[in-house]
Amino acid sequence: MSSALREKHLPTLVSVFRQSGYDGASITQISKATGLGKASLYHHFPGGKEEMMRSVLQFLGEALENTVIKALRETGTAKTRFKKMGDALSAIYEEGEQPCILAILLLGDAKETFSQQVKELLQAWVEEMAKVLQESGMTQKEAKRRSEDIAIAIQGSLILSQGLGTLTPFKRVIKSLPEQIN
Amino acid sequence: MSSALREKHLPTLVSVFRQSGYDGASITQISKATGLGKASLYHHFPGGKEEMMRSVLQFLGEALENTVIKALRETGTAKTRFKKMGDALSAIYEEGEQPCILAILLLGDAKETFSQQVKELLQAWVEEMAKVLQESGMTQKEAKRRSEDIAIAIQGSLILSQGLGTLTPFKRVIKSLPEQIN
DNA sequence: GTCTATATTAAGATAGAC
DNA sequence: GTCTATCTTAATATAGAC
Repeated sequence: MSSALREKHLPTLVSVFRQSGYDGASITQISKATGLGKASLYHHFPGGKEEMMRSVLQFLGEALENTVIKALRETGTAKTRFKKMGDALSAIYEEGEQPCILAILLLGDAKETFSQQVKELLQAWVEEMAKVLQESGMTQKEAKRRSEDIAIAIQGSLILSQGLGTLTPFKRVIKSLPEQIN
Repeated sequence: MSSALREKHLPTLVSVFRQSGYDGASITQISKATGLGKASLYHHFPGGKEEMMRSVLQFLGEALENTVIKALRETGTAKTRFKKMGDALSAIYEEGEQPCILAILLLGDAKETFSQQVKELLQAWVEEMAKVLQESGMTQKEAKRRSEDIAIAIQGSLILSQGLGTLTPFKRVIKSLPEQIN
């Protein structure tokens, strides 16, 4: 069960983990960012940082469902639906300025701890894209490959945008999403 | 200057940082992995973990030069040179099992500390690919875009391979490298 | 150049008052 | 539900012997 007060601080947790990573974020830092004392944090999240991240992942799963996957399920052509997915992703990653929490977890010390939850989120997204592509005429195999390629492009463009210090790669990939669907 | 003994332990440092990330790796862990006591580590790397990572990045820069960039500079068609680059990348990332240290740094707490070194390594790679593509007839602009797209695909496929628990994405991207050059 | 021992600081985590 | 105060553990880092 998740109390309202707990929910209230999840966006702050997302922000801290994006800034410092999972291993790099300390309870003290989270305490300052939320304005809650350490003891209060442990009251809401008895499992400490791990439970905080699990809540964040659940929160992100809901955001994924309510924005990205919702966009893919709308009526309209595959092209327009992928266009809307691009808008949703741009909002989540703030035009490429913000990293992906899933990638942060995969490249940190706690990968094993969260591998199942991360895998499920990635799969849900990829499978939803594949559904749309199948509807638009692709074979199952081809739709799977194409949807994975899109996920690859998004994740890779976030890395390159951070690494090169320019948002061009992310923006270009987002823009190309509807263009390459036909 | 870097002593021979220091060099000797760099592959171990790479291994530890890949496994635990930068923030997640502790001096104690590095001590055990290298077989050197903490004080010995500080003797070789007075700057601690930061200096260790700087040495690792220098080491990776040389590896990049000696394998990936070397492949791109060989004689032959663009296609065969990208094929050889793919082989070099497969070796570095062990068919997709190993993460990229640059991505680890970009998604951790020390991104600012290493941003310049990371940027230079990424740029060197992308620019070398762009050179090859320009030679094979592309405009400068198109070559730049295409080479960035390839870097995006490699980085993204590493993330997806880790996240989905299968090396298929990385292997497919590597295989597609020579195919999409024409 | 490596070790043991230790200093110092910060992190995670909890007790108990309000 | 939040706080102050504190405990415990682990991390970074160094001193000094060999």
